[in-house]
Amino acid sequence: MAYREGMDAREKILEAAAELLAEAPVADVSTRAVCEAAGVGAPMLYRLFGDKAGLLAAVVDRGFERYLASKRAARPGDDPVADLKSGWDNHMRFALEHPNHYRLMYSPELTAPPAAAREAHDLLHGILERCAAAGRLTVPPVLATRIVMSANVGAALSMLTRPEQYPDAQFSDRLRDAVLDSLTRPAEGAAPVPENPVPVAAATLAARLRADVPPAFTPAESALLQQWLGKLTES
Amino acid sequence: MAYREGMDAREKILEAAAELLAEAPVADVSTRAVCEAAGVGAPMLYRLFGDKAGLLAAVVDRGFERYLASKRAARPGDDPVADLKSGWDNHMRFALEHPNHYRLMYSPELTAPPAAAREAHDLLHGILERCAAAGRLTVPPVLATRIVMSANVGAALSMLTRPEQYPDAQFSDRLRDAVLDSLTRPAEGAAPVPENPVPVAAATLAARLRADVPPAFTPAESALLQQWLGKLTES
DNA sequence: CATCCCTTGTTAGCGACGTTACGGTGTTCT
DNA sequence: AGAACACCGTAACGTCGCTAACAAGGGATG
Repeated sequence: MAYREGMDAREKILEAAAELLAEAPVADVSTRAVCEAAGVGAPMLYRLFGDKAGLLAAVVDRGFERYLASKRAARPGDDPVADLKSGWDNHMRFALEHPNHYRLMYSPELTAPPAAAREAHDLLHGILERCAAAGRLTVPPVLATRIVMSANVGAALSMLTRPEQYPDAQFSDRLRDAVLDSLTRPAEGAAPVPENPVPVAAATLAARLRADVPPAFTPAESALLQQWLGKLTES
Repeated sequence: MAYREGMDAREKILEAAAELLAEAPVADVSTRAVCEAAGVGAPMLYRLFGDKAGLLAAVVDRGFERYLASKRAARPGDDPVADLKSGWDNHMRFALEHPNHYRLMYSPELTAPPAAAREAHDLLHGILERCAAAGRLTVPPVLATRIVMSANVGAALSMLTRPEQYPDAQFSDRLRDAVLDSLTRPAEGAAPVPENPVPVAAATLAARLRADVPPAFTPAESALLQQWLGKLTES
């Protein structure tokens, strides 16, 4: 840890805390461990951050700094609705890559909401303002911000806290499209795409077969049929 | 607290813990306070629940028991999509009325997900199965369950953890409608519901598959699928 | 150069927490 | 009656967040 000699105490502590947080199996970090890892006495930590909550808020803000910087740097494209979509995906990617940071951000251990949460909210609000200016939004931007943000956070937290119930991110894409399609209207001049009716018909038949199983099929046949219908539903 | 004399220790502890949790400003409860409030020694608690996480899981399950019982008792109406809508609203109402119970359910302090979460998931899955059986669903029920549940949890947690950013529940209604409208299709008023819907759905799917053959199937598989669909059509 | 003060760092400790070992008490079986 | 046993409360251990008290540097001021 000799490379830390150059930093000041604040940076050393933040670095050590972020490292411990990233490696911690359960998302909790003790101030004692942070002090030992940073080579700093306990009073130093409390003089700098005042509180354990203050330290955690600072470490969350620092972790989100890079994420928000890249998001801020992403210059708005000509289609703000596309920016919305990629913003959702970036949000999900960051949550999955930094699960402990992300869960800590929405944990009750943080008494005051960290500044990063506020800034992410405002960033999304900015994109939605541009959507509204382009005439693509069907609801006021502040309301749209709450709708999109809460759904996005819900999808991310669900994947992090119940990974066995949310094994893949497919549901996130569907939820994103459902929300964004409902809040936005297509650009003028775009031709509506006809939907492929095969998945709908397959899903309907599969559900009805599950509801009352046909007597003419063996269990193995039913299973294979369900499997095929599932494949058709996702096509 | 003389009225507690009749209960056994397990009930007394759960009652005291629930009371303390409901009154606690921050969603945390100490085992010592629970033991004192219940008039029980600490070893009793650990013999009954094994762990603090076990106690919290038990208290969460108990708190959700009434909620799930009322939800289970609500007999399914004739319109499963309406059940979906009221299920969302009940979810939000419960979260707002019991904020600490709800936040605890999705807190990292609970190592194992409580049984109540699983049951709520399954209950929603059941409603969505009935929607699919009625031909009202556009995606497979398990996927729809994940979409609806994650959005619902996200809306509830957002209101609880950031009340100043989500001052009213208007966004929840819009999010609910966006999600449900995207996942469901309107009932066909012209043809209410055919007597035996399986043959119709099977015939529809068979025709569509003949129109454009799915690329993911071998010719033999397509032939067997068509044969089965024919058998279902004649049933 | 001596003095003061302010920032930094160390030690030790307080109260509260989750958890458990140990010893006493009541009950039951022979 | 006496012994074996299941049960339960007291006290304790180790760790936590946090802080008081004090020692050591280091500029600015006289």
